[in-house]
Amino acid sequence: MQNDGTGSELRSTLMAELARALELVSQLQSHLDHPSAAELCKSLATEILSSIGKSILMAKSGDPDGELQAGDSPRSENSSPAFRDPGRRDLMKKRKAMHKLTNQVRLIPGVGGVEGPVDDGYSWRKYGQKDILGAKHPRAYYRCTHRSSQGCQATKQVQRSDEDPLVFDVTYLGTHTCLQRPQRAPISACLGHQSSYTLEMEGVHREEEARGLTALSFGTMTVMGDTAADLFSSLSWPPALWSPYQISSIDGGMKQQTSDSDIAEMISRGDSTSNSSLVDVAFMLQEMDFAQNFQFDAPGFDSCSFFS
DNA sequence: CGGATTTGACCACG
DNA sequence: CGTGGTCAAATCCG
Repeated sequence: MQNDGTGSELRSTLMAELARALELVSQLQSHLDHPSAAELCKSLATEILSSIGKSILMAKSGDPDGELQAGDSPRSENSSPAFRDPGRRDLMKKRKAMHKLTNQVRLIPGVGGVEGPVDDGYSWRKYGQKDILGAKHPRAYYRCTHRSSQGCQATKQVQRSDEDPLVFDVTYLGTHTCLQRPQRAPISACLGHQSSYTLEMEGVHREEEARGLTALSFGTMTVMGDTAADLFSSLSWPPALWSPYQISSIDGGMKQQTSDSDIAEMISRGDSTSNSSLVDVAFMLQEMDFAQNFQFDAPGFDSCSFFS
């Protein structure tokens, strides 16, 4: 499958990926308050690396998938019920290689009432529910609402904790490739935006001409390479924006065995010195210089428009 | 009536 | 063969 020439798909995908990176940064920031969250933050940093690396790949190759193998599904028609959907197996295989991000979300009662599962700003459609062995509550399966219309493969699983009814395990698989309308309250997106903005403001010792994403990412990277803990801890986290949810911890199950991890691994050789890897990413971003002709119309980017 | 949810069956995988 | 993930018909809901 080639690009459609317009590059709009690439663009939206790229913006979605970058929005995800911002979201991950905000999560990372929230976890830096916790004293024993070093490993979690490390995992988050790895995920952010991968996300940005994927974005770079997309921007360079012009491929919305980051990397596309020569493996088109052969559309063979088979009437056997087992092969009702020829692309299903490939899809699951692909899904297996997707990004996986597991959060533990605590629901704080009081504000906004106890609305069902976590509202993360995206629109999901439930497509299944399964009783899990050893778990008291069933696991719910959601997929992006725009799956059929835009082919968005994002998926999430929500499972209530065994004992504490206010704790949910939310596992995200894949990234949104759809152009989601910025829902009324994209809390997380807005928040991630603000946090990034704050970071960029804090790290002004870089070139402070804030021209688009490059400067933004640069600020983030610079901060990360420095004394991140001190800097993050000094930031006041607006708890009002997080109500009624608050991420309490993140299970470090984020392992991407996809091709985009090549970049991440290439960059982060010797992960004990993750700082240098971040610097490398910043360097790559500097070379990219793709901020000039970008408009931020991706989900989460215009709701808190500080680029306008 | 159209879209979302429910729910049992189906399927891949270990 | 058990378990987890998905499908899809039935059902619900605005």
